[in-house]
Amino acid sequence: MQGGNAEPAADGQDLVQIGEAADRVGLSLRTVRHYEEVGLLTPSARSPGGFRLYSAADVERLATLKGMKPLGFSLDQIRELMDLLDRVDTQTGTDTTVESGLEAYANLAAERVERLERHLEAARKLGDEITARLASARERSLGP
Amino acid sequence: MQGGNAEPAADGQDLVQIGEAADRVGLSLRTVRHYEEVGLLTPSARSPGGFRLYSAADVERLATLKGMKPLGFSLDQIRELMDLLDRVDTQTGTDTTVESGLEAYANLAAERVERLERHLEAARKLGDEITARLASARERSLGP
DNA sequence: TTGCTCCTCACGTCACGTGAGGTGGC
DNA sequence: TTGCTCCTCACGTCACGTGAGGTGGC
Repeated sequence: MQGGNAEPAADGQDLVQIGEAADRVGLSLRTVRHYEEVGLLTPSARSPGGFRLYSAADVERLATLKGMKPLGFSLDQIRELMDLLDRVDTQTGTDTTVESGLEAYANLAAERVERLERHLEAARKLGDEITARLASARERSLGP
Repeated sequence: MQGGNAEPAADGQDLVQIGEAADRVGLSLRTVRHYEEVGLLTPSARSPGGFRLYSAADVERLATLKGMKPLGFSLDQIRELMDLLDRVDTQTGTDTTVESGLEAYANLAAERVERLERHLEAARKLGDEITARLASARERSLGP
């Protein structure tokens, strides 16, 4: 059987191999490894044989990373944004650098949302036009 | 003066250089040249010195190409789609190959529209979350 | 002659995809 | 031993970006 992917460790942490992790969030193995290459997410552990082992928190972070892709940020930007979010949550007092950084990203996100809205409208029109041109060709071939 | 970019030719065609063409549709020079490299649009003419010259129809086609980008098709797909659209309009009688091809692209476009809708929603949520996390950090630093 | 636009290579970049060749561990 | 999952290179791909070095044409 191969259902034993999850490794209930002595400390109660459930660790999964890369395949399980990638499956759960819907990313390719290559993408998950690439995220590690560029410093977005290093798995919490490795097996004695060198297999990457992901904790539940790791998997959750992967899902967050995947969720950020629609914004169209570069991986560098995503790394910086995740970093700012981590820091703003554990912040004691006021960190102006973090806060103004986050504000900048909030504005960027708003711009991306507007761009997505325009793209969506453009895509709808194009879909409609394809259908329309197809329909009018069919009408023509049927005669008036 | 440099306003003499447009070249009113003897046959009444207005031809513009690549800079004008790119400016009007909002593409980079490199992109316009790249579209030529991959066979999406070859300019109608060249000046004696080798400068690319675009007709009004060329510029219009460039605009159409740009408008297709939000759909997320590959340039190969865009080329095929443009080809099918050209053929369906000049079609005499019924061309099943063209029509079923266009139907396939209409379906693909519909899928892309749905994906864009999901992306838009995800992007909105993320924008909101950034703002929320920032706001709650600011509240915390002000005290209860 | 100056200044701007354009030309053709050709290498770089970003986010991965895709094998090649090999090993882990049930 | 078989079978599946995983490993590390490392080159390929797509849609351009970005110089380098040179020329056109007002």
